Amino acid sequence: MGIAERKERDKVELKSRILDAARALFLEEGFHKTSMRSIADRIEYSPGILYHYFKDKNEIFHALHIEGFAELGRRMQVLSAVSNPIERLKAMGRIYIGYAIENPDMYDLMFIMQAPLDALPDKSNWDEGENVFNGLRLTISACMKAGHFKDHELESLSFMVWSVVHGMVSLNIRQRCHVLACPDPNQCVDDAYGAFVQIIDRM
Amino acid sequence: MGIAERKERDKVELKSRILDAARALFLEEGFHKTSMRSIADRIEYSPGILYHYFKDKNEIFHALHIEGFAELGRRMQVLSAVSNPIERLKAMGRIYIGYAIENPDMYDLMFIMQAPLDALPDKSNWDEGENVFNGLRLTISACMKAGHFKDHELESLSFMVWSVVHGMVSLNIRQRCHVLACPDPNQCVDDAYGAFVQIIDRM
DNA sequence: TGCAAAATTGAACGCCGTTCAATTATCTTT
DNA sequence: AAAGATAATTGAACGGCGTTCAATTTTGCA
Repeated sequence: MGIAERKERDKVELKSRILDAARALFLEEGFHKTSMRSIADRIEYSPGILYHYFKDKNEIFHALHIEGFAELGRRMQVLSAVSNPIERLKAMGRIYIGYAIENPDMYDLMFIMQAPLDALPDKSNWDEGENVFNGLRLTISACMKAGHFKDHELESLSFMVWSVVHGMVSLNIRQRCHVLACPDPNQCVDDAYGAFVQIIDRM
Repeated sequence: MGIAERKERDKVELKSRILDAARALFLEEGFHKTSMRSIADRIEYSPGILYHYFKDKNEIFHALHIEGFAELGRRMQVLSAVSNPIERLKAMGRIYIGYAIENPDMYDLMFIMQAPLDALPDKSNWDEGENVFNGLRLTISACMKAGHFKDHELESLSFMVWSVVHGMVSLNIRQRCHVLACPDPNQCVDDAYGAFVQIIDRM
C-alpha cells in the first residue's frame, strides 16, 4: 500500500508547511498579525484547511513553542562538557539568557504568552518547561553535593535562580527596562547576570 | 460660570465611570473579554462615546495601570518606618510580591502586558515604573553606604534584585510554575524569596 | 468509467477596535 | 420663548479576527 504512505507523507508535509508559514509570520510580524487567514494566505490554501491539521490557533503556537524548546535544549547540550557543577550552572544561565536575547519572540512564546499553554490537555503537564527546569535542578543538586549552597533547599533555590534569569530577560522583552540607566538592554542583562554570578561564586 | 464647571464635572464623572466599568470587567473577566463594546454596555452608552474620553483602548488600560502603581506606591509608604536599609530592602520585596500575589491581573497589566505602554507618548518615559525602580535604587544605595554589597555596582544589582522578584511572580502569573514540586504557588514564591533573603543577609 | 471517500473550499457567524455622518440634547442669544 | 449654535451621543459601517460546516472538488479503487 504505497498510496496510503504517500498520503501520510503529504499530510505531514502540509502540516509542516503550515508551521513554516506560521513561524515565518510570527517572527516577521509578531503574534497578532499572524492570523489563521494570513497563514492560509501564505501557503495558498483556504483558512478552513488549517483546522484539519490543528485543533485551533493555540495548537499551532504550541507546536512552534516546542520547536523553541528543542533549540534551547540543543544549546544546553554543550553543558555536558562542563564537569564543575558551579561552572555548569553559570554557563547554563548564559545559554538561557543568550537564547532569550537572540530569540525574543520565541522566548516570549515559550515563557510568557498564554497561547501555547492553552493547547495543553492538562495544564500541569508542561513537559517542555519541566525538562528545562529539571536540567537546572540537577545542576544545582550537583552543586550542593559538591558542598555549595549550604543551608539552602534545592527546590526553592532552583526556582529562585530560574526567576533571576527569567526576570531579567522578560523585563527586557516586555519593554520594562527603559527605567534603567544603561541604555543598551543586552548590556543591562549581562551586567546584572554578572552581579548574580559574583554572588553565586561566593556561596 | 457655574455651567461650564458642572459640564467639566460631568465629563470627569463619565470618564471615571468608564474606568470603573473597565476595571470591573478586567478584574472579573480578564483583558480579552473587556472589549470596548462590553465597557460601553456596562455604563449603558454606545461604544463610540469611549473615544471622546480616551484615544483608544490602550489609553483606558494605561489609566488602569496607573491606578495599580498608585496602590503599590501606597503600600510602599510603610517602608519609611524601616530605618535599617537591609531590612527596608527585604520588606520592599515582600510588599512587591504581596501586591503581585494579591492582584495578579493588575500586576500583569503593570509589568507584563504591552497595552498600557502602547499608550505612552514616548516609550522611554514610563514614569510609573521609574518611580518604583527609583525606590529600589535608593534603598540599595543606602545598603551600600551602610557597607553592604561590596564590589557590586548599584544599577546592575538593583536590576538583578528587581528581576528576582519579578521573575518569581511573573512565572506564577503566566502559569509556568506547575513544573515546581511545591503545589502551592504562593508557597513557592515565599520559599524562593526566603532563599534570596538568606543570600542577601550574608552580603 | 463510475462511485465512495477524502481533501479542500469559501461563505457565514459572532466577535473585535475604530470611525464618522447623523441625530439629539444643551446652552446662548435675541 | 424661539431660534440658532454648540456640544454630546448615537449606531451603522469598515475591515479584521477565530471558527464552523455544507458544498464542492479531487483522489483512489472496483
